[in-house]
Amino acid sequence: MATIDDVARSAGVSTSTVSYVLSGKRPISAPTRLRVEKAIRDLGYRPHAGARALASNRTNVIALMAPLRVDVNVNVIMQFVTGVVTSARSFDYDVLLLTQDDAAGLDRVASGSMVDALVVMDIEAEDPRIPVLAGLRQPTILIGLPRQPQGLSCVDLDFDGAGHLAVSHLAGLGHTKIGLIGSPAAVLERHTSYAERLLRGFRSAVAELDVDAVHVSCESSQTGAVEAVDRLLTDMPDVTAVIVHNEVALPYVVAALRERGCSTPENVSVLAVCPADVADAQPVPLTSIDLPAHTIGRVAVEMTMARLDHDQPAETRLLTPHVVERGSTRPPR
Amino acid sequence: MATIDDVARSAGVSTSTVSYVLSGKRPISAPTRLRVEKAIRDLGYRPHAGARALASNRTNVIALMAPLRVDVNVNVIMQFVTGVVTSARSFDYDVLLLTQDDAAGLDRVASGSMVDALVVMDIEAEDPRIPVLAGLRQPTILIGLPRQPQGLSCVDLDFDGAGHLAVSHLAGLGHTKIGLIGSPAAVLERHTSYAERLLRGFRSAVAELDVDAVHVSCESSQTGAVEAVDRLLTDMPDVTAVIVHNEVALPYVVAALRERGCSTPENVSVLAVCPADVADAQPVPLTSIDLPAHTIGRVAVEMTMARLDHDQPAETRLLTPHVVERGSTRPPR
DNA sequence: TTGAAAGCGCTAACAA
DNA sequence: TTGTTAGCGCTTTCAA
Repeated sequence: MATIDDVARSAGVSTSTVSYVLSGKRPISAPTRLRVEKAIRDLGYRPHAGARALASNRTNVIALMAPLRVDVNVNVIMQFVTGVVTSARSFDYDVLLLTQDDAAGLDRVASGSMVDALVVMDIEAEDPRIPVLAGLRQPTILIGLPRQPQGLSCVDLDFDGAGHLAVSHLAGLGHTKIGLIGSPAAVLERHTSYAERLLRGFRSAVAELDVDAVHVSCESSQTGAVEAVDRLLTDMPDVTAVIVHNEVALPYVVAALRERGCSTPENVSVLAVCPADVADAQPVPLTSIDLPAHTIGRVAVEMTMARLDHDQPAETRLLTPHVVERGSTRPPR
Repeated sequence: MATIDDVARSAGVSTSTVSYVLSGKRPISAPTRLRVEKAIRDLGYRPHAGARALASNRTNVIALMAPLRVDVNVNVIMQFVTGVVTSARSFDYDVLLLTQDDAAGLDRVASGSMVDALVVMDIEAEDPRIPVLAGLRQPTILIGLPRQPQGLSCVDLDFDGAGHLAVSHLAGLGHTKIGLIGSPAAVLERHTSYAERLLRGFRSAVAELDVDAVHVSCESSQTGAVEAVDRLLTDMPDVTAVIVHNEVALPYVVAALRERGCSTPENVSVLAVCPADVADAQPVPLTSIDLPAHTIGRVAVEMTMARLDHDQPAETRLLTPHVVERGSTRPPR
């Protein structure tokens, strides 16, 4: 392994000149730069990450804590993760992957100076990781919205607004009997931020617009979807519109509705809250409030970089939800 | 941030003693150890990862290159990734996540001494990354099997054997008209290791056991599944058993077969090649050759550690496939 | 059983 | 525009 001194010797300059050529932190004359760049190429030189981190207090690595449990919505998580990783790379950052069952890991990698910042997914209303994160010297960006952000940055879809928008879109079409097939009971019980907020927005719109509404939780499986549909139809046999906020169950919900005489969109309108590609790939394309997972991941990284490079203060960014029409919602018959 | 010198001062010992208490690389008297440990606790000391890497040439990080494209089988990938991450943690290692479209990343993180070893998924027969990996000073473990491992370690399910076993299991039940609904055409076209090997094992068993067989590729979507089933039934209207090696399409294949009068298992036996939980969660539980993704991830890390700690030579480990009976295969009527 | 001290390979302040 | 050099915080050899 060639070192910076080897490069300096080979180019006939000092080590600091090599360092500055690499970092661009001071002007270098063209001929010098060219000699150094040639030496770097010739020797196949790569800076030693550890040495760099030690001297500069920068690792160019961010930690990403993702819930890799298989029960949650793998597809959506993957989109967040790719959003974070590809965006991080565009800033010349790498990503260290932590999993949910490794909460101590956040402190470990931060205190051990392995990372410059942390991005944490799957935030709960009273998330126990938040006090830990608030005490770290590295900035943290939460994907989700806790009750008390405690000075941490947050980014997410405005799920409150999405719940509200979903109801008002359907009410605007004339629906007055609206069902919500939502997250699994366990997700709601641990007060997962997005699930709770969507439900809140749903309820507030229901109260405001004076429509009839029923909410049922739904396990992320075919069986769960069928059960949820049955519960919904029992509670509200004359339902004319259904909001589905459960990507895994989505196709099974639509199928179960159809089998019970509620074809979409003829008899029952369906409005999904899920990533665009999922809504689009259904047998019947579904009108949806798109969940821009990839974008959220990217924005999280951009906020990270803003805090690192311009020590911009923490902020909360909630992306505005939009209804994307794909033909699965229409006025009730 | 407390440093090792702060700890040493606070405990009244030298820095080397603190270092040795931490690493256990030389015996320390009980009283000294206790004083040091107390100082560490009191100061909340954490070794600086970069300094450690610089001095010891060890980062305790492995790189994991995973295909995070959404078109591939997200669920299976997730199981590999969790297997790798949780297993790595048990060896006190962290995981740096690289994505497929960042092939230069392997060289970058290895040459920059960011990682001690690399685990690479989604290997193709003539994978262009292999010469790069073979030239690195860090050991690499491939999940998959290239034509020429070039001295790299490999681990995977024995897909050749799985293809063979699938056919012989069905032939053993009396089937002589067997279909294979496999990977997407694109996956086969880029000679992805597992897809190609399963197909090879399938064909060799077909030749050997003298049964009639048809293979159709299958896109990973509902539409793709329906098309694949239609192609299969056109080519072989009297098919009595179907092997499905496409986890995403699996539920839609079974549904499409049923809609065409080929209910499982009454009229058509179905044998899946997929993770156990997927086979189990189908509306009709499916007999399968389980794809132990989590285990393969774990084994990959174990092989990594064996090479790092005992510089054991490279080897190829192919896990033996087994048929797990769940009732979806039976003799033809 | 412990300590002293020489690096590991870089960055950046200071100097020219 | 470039060079000199003092660290950054560890590990490990050598010495006691």
